[in-house]
Amino acid sequence: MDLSTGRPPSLLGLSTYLLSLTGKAARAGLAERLAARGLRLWHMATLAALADFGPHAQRDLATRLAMDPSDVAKVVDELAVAGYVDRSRDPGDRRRVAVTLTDSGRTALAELDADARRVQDEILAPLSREDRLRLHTLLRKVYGGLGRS
Amino acid sequence: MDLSTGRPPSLLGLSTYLLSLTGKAARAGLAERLAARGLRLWHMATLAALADFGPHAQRDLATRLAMDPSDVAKVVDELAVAGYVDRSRDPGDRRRVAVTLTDSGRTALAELDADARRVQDEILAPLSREDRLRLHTLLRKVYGGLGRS
DNA sequence: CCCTATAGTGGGTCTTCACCTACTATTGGA
DNA sequence: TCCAATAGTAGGTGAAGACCCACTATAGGG
Repeated sequence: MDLSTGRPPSLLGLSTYLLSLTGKAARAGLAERLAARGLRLWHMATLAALADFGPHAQRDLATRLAMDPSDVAKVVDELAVAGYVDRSRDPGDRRRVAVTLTDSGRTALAELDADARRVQDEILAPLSREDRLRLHTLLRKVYGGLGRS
Repeated sequence: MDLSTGRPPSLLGLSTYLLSLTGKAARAGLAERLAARGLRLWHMATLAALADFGPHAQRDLATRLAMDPSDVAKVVDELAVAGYVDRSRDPGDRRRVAVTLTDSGRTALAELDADARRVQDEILAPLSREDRLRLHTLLRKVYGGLGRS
């Protein structure tokens, strides 16, 4: 039995299957770097949202990132323990908790971003610079269409 | 707070992140169709391997698909119950079990493949025919480089 | 014939993830 | 002032995936 030929060609002919495999590798690579700092993908997504859009109430973070409010609470709590975000009651509406990125959080995010780009360089190693741009453009288009069935 | 702007741009600038998101959507779409038939991705991968390369011993399936031998046993068992594969002792080496695709299995695989292409049409809806080909080519390259760090 | 290695199998474990529920504190309108 | 709705939180559930160990049956070399 010759196994050198590898995975079934009929699967590799499916773009969805390739997307699934490469996406898994991308996710795993990112997660690994984050895990080295005791974080997960949601932590980075949360920091990025705060950096890009400024302070959020947790509910707004949940809406923006499409995650469960109770999971947001946990993630924010861990980020607060790490000193990456500040939580403070909104004086105007004391139910709300305003989550703000700290300087330390901004620094951490920059490092995470550098990590992510290193992972990207590994995974996209077979592609030329132009190919990487092309892939990015295509993925953006695909991502843009994801919501609507 | 305006949330209409959606996900953090600093994340969407990462191809790895886009790959992770689109890959997840692809996987979820595939899994959903398979689940409607009581199957999972490994079942389809196994059927595809048998269709592409002919009968395998379970160990060889495990090697080819990079999965755990004991998980192969479970998947093959479920496929056998469904009538999609036959198991028979290899007379030359009675430790080995030769797994063969049945006609019914071949038919099922064809249907799964049609399902997969329908999912693909949904996910890649924003792309033109040429874009889809381009994406496929790029993903093939990326996939080809995955093994080596 | 014995001993080691291998194929298959049945049971787990561990982790991650998405989701859900119940509860408290607070708000703002009727 | 009372009540329904909302923000946050603690805790738990269930599915899925990857992995691992113990065991049986068989093979094949010495």
